[in-house]
Amino acid sequence: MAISTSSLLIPKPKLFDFGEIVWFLDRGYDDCMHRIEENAVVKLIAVEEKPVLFRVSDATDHLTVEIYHGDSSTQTQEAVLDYVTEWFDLKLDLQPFDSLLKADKALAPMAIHYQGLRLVSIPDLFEALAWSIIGQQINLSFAFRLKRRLVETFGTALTYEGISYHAFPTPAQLANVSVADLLPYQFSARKAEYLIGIANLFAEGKLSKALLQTMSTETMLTTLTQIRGIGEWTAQYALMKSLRVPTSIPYGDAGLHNALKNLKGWQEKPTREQVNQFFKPFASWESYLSFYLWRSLSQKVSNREKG
DNA sequence: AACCAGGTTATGC
DNA sequence: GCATAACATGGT
Repeated sequence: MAISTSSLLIPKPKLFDFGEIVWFLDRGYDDCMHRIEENAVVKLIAVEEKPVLFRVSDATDHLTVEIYHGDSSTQTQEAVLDYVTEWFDLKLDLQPFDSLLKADKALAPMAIHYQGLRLVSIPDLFEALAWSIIGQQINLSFAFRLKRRLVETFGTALTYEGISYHAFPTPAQLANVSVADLLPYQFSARKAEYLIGIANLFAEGKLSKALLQTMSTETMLTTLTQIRGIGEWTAQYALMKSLRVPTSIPYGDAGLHNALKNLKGWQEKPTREQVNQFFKPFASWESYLSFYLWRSLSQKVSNREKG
């Protein structure tokens, strides 16, 4: 029987479309970090090291958040509300970006097709870094498969109404894993080294989101790229997807190159200078533009089969 | 069957 | 400093 699941409301900002966000979270990939339902998403996170399962669904002028599992303290409720607010970037005024898109003939369709799409983030910095390392150099379907194996093997699981949910492994859960432990899951030895090394940095308190948030964007980048396994692309990804730096461009990203080739009709992948030129009118909105360019690589299919 | 995937490091000139 | 190989495997 459904016991008093607390139901919380978050007002929706202007230029916000939950359907676009749900669609992005799904995108035809098999992401084990959440479960997509009809215009709703269910997710397991850790709050103070305890698993909390919640569901976000759409309503006319607000989002409804129900906590399925976890204590009913206001502290937990606020942690979940904060998580959702950051996850979907609910506090941002998207109007300037919308205007910039509409002012560009080639990009204006994005402002219509993706209107209200927010930059969906990965609030947990360790998860963002680990995920981007997993995704280095391999195609996304394989990356999602590797992530699922890692999460299902080492992360915290919770079953609710017969469905299993998984939280991303914490640094502590990965810090003592060995490279050999990850090889059977088809991680390359090097990728396993990177991942375990970064888990240890977090576990030892040498790296944290709070620490990076005290730094300038420039210092964030140099700090991150000094870490083995984190090159420029991974650092920019973390800035964009977790640290919410607005000016991040994932230089060297294959998807970014392809999106620009599609958009501009270029045959060759753009140079760094061409990328900079393209982004120039979008100063302080580079992260959003990058995210929208990635979005443009996935096409909506009209008759999406739904179980 | 090559060649590219939401790259990075190690090595050699 | 810049080019190249190696990495693991899937998709096209």
